Amino acid sequence: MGEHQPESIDDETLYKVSQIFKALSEPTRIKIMYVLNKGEHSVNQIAETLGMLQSTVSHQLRVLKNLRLVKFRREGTTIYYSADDEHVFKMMEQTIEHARHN
Amino acid sequence: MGEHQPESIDDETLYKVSQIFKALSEPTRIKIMYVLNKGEHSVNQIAETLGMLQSTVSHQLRVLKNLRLVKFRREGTTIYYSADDEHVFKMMEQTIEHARHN
DNA sequence: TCAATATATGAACATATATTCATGAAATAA
DNA sequence: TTATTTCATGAATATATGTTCATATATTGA
Repeated sequence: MGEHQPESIDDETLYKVSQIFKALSEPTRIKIMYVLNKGEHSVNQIAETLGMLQSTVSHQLRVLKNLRLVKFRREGTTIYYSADDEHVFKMMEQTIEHARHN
Repeated sequence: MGEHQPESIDDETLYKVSQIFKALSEPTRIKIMYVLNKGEHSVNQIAETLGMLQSTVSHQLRVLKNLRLVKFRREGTTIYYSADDEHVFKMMEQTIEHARHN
């Protein structure tokens, strides 16, 4: 809090930041995050809600999972995903507000 | 402020949001924004600072310009670019902080 | 007009990735 | 074990885009 911007950004941080933005740069993944922000959903539930193939959702969930933007728990053969990071969603909301008013 | 998340996100907003995130998903463009946040820079100044070709910077500035993330003014044959949106940079800082602590 | 400087742009190439289809893997129940 | 359900994964294809090179455009000054 209250920190000033460093003169330069180290390569590792730069890469991480770019990856997070990239993860949120595809409508499919934004939609998935939007669904998950309402609460836990299984892969099939997400696919049904969004009218997408199970495979498509699973592939994209992997991207979000690798960046720890979503977490999951297993219950039998079903896997429930949920948002792992409130902070990231606040960032999304900010951007959504920005997009709506521009 | 204080608004709740809408049930769904309209396609136009969704597209805009994805475009903004996409613009910030490339290290080159993040670096450019990082330089511009320190103040006005010409295209050549940015290229020299970052050790990139003028053409590369110009191409990427066009992307940022189209999304109104940067603004510019002409002075003779020189064009000075600067960040157009403090809001977006705050979002970047949030993400940078997030990336640093994860 | 002509030269010099700064920036923009078009084409080409290489690379990245989203989606689909087919199939594999894991857990459960009979 | 076998069948069923749910999810993950690999291959293939199409598409998008970042960078480079060459060149065009715009402004200024002589």
